[in-house]
Amino acid sequence: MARHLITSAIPYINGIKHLGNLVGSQLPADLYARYLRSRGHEVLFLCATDEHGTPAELAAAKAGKAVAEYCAEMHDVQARIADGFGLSFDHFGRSSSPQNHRLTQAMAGRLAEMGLIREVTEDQVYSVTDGRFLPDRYIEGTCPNCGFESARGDQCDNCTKQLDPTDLINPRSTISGATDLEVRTTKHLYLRQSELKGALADWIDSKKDWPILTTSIAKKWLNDGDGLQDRGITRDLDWGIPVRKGDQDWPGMEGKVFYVWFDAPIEYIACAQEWQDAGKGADWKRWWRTDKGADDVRYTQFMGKDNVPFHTLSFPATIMGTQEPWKLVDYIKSFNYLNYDGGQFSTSRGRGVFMDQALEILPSDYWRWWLLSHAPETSDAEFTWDAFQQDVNKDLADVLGNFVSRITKFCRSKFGETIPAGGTQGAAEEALIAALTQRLTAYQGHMDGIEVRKAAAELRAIWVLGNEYLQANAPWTTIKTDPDTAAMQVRLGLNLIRLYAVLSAPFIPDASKVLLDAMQTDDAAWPDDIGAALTALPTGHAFTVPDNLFRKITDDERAGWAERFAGVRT
RNA sequence: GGCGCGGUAGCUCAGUUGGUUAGAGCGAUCGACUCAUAAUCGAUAGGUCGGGAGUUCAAGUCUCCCCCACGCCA
Repeated sequence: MARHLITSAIPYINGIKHLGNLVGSQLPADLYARYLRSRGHEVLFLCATDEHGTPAELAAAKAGKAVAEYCAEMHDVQARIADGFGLSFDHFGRSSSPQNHRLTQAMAGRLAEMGLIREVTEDQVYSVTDGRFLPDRYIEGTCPNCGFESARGDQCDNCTKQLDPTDLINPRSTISGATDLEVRTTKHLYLRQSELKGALADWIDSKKDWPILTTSIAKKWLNDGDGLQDRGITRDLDWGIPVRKGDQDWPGMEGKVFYVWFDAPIEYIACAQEWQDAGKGADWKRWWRTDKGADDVRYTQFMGKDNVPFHTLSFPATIMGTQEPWKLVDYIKSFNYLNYDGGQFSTSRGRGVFMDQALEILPSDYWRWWLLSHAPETSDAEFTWDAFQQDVNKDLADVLGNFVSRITKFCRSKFGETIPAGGTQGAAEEALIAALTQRLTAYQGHMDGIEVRKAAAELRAIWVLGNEYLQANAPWTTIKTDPDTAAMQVRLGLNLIRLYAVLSAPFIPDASKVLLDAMQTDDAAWPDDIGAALTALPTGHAFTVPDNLFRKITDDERAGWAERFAGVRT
């Protein structure tokens, strides 16, 4: 038994995430966490909401709420939806938690002690009306080069010329439209990542088994141009973690907060404190401090490819820079994007399916199965309603659901709702057990290696073995001449249902529970020995015939959903 | 424009350090079965592995050039 710390990239607070976000981090992380728990390992699976920064402030303003209130509400919304998808976080924290405030300030203070923070004075555009400094993308004006009227502060989208906000003619705030902008001098803290470039490069180079997507992105940022750049870790905002040096004031930094990308990954650690403080566990340092027992912890992070630079460089730089014994990540599993029907998911255009909508139209297992079995591991993947309908109907309803249906109903009609007695296993059963054993080994190998699609394919093949067995041995024929053998075949089939419930639980936990309930057992132990596992339900054990495990998606439904989620064309 | 991940059967994808007739699932066609959610099981068809050149006894797998799609950056 090993100890596994697992974190999913923390979703931003300003709205409900779409299926692409889900399959890019939270869902595969949950799959892995559930699998490892089933195998008997000790798991701490953490996720949180990422709550700071300008977008949160703007979203709150748009909703007419105070930021703190807005974030609290949205956190609850996201937590509820995550629960709906069966995401089995040990704790779903908040980057705005007091624990994260203290830890972020402590880390910044420590980095300053280590000489890794420098102060930089710079000019930034300030909006008097908005009462805030404006990041480049919140400034628009007329391009001095081509006359395009909606050029952004950093670049003209029309002629692609690179701009400074001060170049713009008639600059205005995109937040309020205000034109009373002025340039003000402000001071910020920079993390001297460039000092840590060598250590980071060595560390990345030592990770030979990481996905190529992960290391190639890290190396690009490490080596491109002038190499890894120092990064500003503070902002002139109200909402965020106040800049302090540990528990001391930071002279000259009054009224400023840490940049969201500095405090967000630190929440991975703070979240463990929240977990303990919420009474869900004890001794959080045992998971995070190598001097307090975390040496034998294997830490795996899950994220979309857009998050890779922060997890391979910025956050490790923070941790290494402290020279304190914090746990560094052991394995980063990164994902490409899921596209929606030939394009991108789009929040602003309402294009694609969002997590709350998905749960409105179908149970979570449908989504879990399809998304995981098509996880964008090697390249971007594509969601289409045709494929979704076809795959889900075939895999879940026809292959697995119908297997359960045919064997339970056959047993009920011939033997009643108890495991029938009689008969002995022979060559066919021996062959089935051998095939199952081989596939189980492959399945475990793929799950251990977090090869999500391959694991799904192997699990499906395990389901198919059940149908093959029934088809080849035809208890409905056997019973006419040899009722004892038919009883043995049915007994085996019913035990297969329990086995499938156990093996499938990481992918489709709800269906798995329905199956265990129907078999009237709570024996969900992962099988060491397939032959033994197929005798777990003994002769005479009562069961019930469950309702159809998965109903099929109809053509009308598919067509309706395709239209409903197509979004506004522009 | 620079960089990155890709471009393998109609569709979604596997293809280890280059090595026998390039694989799987779905879809299609045919057949078997009739316990079951018009389900299942089997068989068959289908690919000059984006294009070209090269290295090699041997290349989907290495090298170079080009094309296409997507993404990131400036």
